[in-house]
Amino acid sequence: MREKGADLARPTVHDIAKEAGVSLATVDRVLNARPGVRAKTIARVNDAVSRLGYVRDTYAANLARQRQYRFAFLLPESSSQFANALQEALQEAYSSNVADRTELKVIRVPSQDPHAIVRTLKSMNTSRLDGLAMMVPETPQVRDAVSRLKDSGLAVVTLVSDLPNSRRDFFVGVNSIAAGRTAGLLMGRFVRGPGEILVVTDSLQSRDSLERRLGFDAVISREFRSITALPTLESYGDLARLQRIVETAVAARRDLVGVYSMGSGNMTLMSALRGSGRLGELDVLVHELTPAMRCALQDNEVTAVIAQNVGHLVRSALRVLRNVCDHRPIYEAQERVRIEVVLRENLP
Amino acid sequence: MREKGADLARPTVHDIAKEAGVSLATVDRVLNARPGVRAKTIARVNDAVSRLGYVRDTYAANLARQRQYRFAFLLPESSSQFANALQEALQEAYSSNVADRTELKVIRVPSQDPHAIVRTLKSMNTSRLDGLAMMVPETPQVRDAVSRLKDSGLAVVTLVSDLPNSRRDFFVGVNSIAAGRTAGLLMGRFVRGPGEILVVTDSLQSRDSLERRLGFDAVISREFRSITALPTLESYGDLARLQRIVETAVAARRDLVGVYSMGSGNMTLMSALRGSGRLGELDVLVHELTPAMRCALQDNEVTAVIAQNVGHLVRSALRVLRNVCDHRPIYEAQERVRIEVVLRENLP
DNA sequence: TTGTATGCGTTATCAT
DNA sequence: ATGATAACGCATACAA
Repeated sequence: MREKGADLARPTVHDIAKEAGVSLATVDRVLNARPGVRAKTIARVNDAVSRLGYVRDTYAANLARQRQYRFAFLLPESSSQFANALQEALQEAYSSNVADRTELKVIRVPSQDPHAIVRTLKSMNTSRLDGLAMMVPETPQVRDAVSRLKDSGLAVVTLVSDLPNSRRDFFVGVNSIAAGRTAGLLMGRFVRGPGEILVVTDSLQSRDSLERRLGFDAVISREFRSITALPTLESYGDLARLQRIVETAVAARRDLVGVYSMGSGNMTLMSALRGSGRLGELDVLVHELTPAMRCALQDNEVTAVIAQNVGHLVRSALRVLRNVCDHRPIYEAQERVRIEVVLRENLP
Repeated sequence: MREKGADLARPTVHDIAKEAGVSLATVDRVLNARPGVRAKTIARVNDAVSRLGYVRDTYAANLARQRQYRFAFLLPESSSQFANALQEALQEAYSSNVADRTELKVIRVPSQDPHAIVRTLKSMNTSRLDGLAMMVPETPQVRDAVSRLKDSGLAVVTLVSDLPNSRRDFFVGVNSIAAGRTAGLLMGRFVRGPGEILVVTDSLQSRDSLERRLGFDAVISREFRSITALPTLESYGDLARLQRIVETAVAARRDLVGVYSMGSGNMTLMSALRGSGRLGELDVLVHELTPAMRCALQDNEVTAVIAQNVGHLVRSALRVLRNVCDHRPIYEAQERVRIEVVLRENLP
């Protein structure tokens, strides 16, 4: 990895200064694009930089700069197993990253309540914050609130669920259409014989669910003609309702071969399916690897889980927030979060 | 993530010194378990540490220490697409890690030739090296060579393929039995109707292949009685031979429903299958997501790829090497590499 | 057994 | 427009 013939030790700002025949301060000014340097001197320094192959030591830089990143994560209220996993991952990233000079704060909000979300966003003390990562449903009010946060200079990334027409700096999460297509392909290949697929979610108002459904249908209708995906059942976040509509649907549909759950509430879904006594004949696909779904996989109750790695999500969000704060570019390729397929045998 | 009521800035060694009423040097001695401090003083310092919640800034420490890790990676010769991907991942980890004070060197050896491997290991200048990560087949001579390297104080990790009874410090890679089981489950669920599965690899002498086969058979024989996994075909690293034996087998077996390739040479395998004209009726499963297999997935020639993330592999290897060098513990959970299932729709 | 002083690579504040 | 110098948090050679 080291250039041929290069000196053993990496060049420092001192080496650059010597090579360019200027002082440390001037090198620093050029390196950090600060004003007050003649074009000619800039060129001399840049020459020295490329000649010696200098790369800045980020950690030393942050040490000297006494930089402190203050980030907040806005997550759905604590009833969500997925959000809990995210928070745990955040805690872990924090402990292994303490040296990264990053202060983290987690805020939980009732995700069903757009008003509460906006209130939280508005009440945020933006002067004590450098960046915000948020996982919230898309509403015009939230988009407006994001706009105000951007006006006050915050770095804003959307997490898991995007706000496409807002002023957020970046989206960290998977492509929901591709995730839905993956589910469609798995379902099509897994189920035996012709039949119907039950599709369930919280609400198709949620862009994620809508896109997953689009991807799912695209693959099923194009490649698996013998199976039919039924119209989406929506629980509207009401677990009792979820239980009821699933029970009704399973009882009514004799040709059911599979169930695709695009949203949350999978513990309730599973208990409804168990109650029907037909779980054994069904292939069940869900999103997000929660503790309950781990068990369901091990018990052969769920065939596959489409997941995104929460560790990657938070690390990516942190990297992006830091880069935005420092006006540095984002390497999109590195921030692309994978769609994971988890089966009983490759459970992490 | 921040304790309630804690001061805004993180405590430093200075704070500890003040709190404990000792000097910086004494704090350092206690923190780094150096000798020459009275038990009573040690206790005082440790008290201050826990009272203030001090955590050392690793980067500042490494900066002061002028620590340079010098690691080498021993990989199979350049004909292997997988090894190339590993080397690229290494290059990337290096560029984004330059500040981690780590020097990297990649050595390619003909993996078929145990003698060449041992020669390379013996010729290594251990005084200019702190650690070695190696991906080589298991032989007694290699195990002995590892023993000598350990004697000379090197940190040694095995990568992808383990040397279980050697003195290596750690193995970074996936559990081959679990990978084989995952393949078995996928194959069993994917193929239609009863039939036979062709199983191919370089050589069952390789522990990985053997274990993959064990896992594969365990799942197939227990859960998918209607399909039969045929005896393993071995290519012995000879692509012409691979082509020949696959062509012969496909021609002879009329009930073939799937092909499971546990080893390398998948481009040749695919061309043999294509030539047979029966690729359309077969489910093909392979290991490792090489460029060729990406295309094969997209063209529906391969159903699924069981992969390990090369980025994770190298980052994990680097973390482990650094920890071993510094006599720090290894967090096994963090170093567990996942078995990834890649389909056409979730190609990264 | 303990303390002082200096340096690591970078940034930033003061002079000049 | 440029340079000298002092931090940042930690380690360490040397002095006491």
